Amino acid sequence: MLRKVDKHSGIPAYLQIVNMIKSEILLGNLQKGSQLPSIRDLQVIFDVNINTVIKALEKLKTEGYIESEQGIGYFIKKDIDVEESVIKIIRECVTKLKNSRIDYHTSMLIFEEVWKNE
Amino acid sequence: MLRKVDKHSGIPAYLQIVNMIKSEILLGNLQKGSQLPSIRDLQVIFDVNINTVIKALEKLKTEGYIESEQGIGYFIKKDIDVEESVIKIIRECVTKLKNSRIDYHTSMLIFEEVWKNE
DNA sequence: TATACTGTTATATTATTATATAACAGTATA
DNA sequence: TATACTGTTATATAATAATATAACAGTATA
Repeated sequence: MLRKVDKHSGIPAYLQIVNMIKSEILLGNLQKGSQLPSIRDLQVIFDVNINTVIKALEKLKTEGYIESEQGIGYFIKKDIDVEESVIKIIRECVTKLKNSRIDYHTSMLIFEEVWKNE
Repeated sequence: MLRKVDKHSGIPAYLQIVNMIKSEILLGNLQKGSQLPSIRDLQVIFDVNINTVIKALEKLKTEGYIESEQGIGYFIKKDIDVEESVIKIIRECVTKLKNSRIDYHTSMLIFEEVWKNE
């Protein structure tokens, strides 16, 4: 689930980290109240500098997704309720798209454009 | 279709421009052989510096989406065939999601995570 | 030919992002 | 208490992204 940042995507690493953790929370893979790996472990997991991890975690804190305790760790604060039906819709869509052998980036581009213009 | 760049999204402006033009081509809104607005017009449309426009257009050139002619303009080179069925799948998904009142960013996060992990 | 469009190239400056590295401070436990 | 984990703060450096601005060069047309 949590994985190396893509350093060639052009998307700032700290944002990739923010998005990865957010979506894990949204999907229920990171549960309310549970503890995240330590900063120094996350540094290895994401393959970035410690400051980049901190920048991402601070942003998630500001947005209310996590909280921290000195000397202990970071914890998932709230799992924003995402209706199971929404996840189901997206799962079905992704399955269909993968069967169409269309690639991820093209799908995302079309998805974005369709969303913003229709 | 072509619109102002979002300067608070964190995504580099030149990449937003690249993606916007790409998806317009993919969706068939920018047709093969047709001419893009001039660099100085695009500068106004996207609300960025001229160098940022040039950076985006150079990238699109490198990737084979457009070509340029000195003193004349930029032209759409090829429209990568996207099956109409794929666009239909995405349109239906977006419609359902909008009816669920889920927001764009959350949808994209879930979409990305589901794609990469299932 | 003169003008007004095109794309192209260049320089300098600022802000953001990411890195390396170090040190400090709170917590738990042998 | 000593140790080894946690988070926190700080400084310096480099790479990237974005800006402002200017000048050069090709094309079309009045």
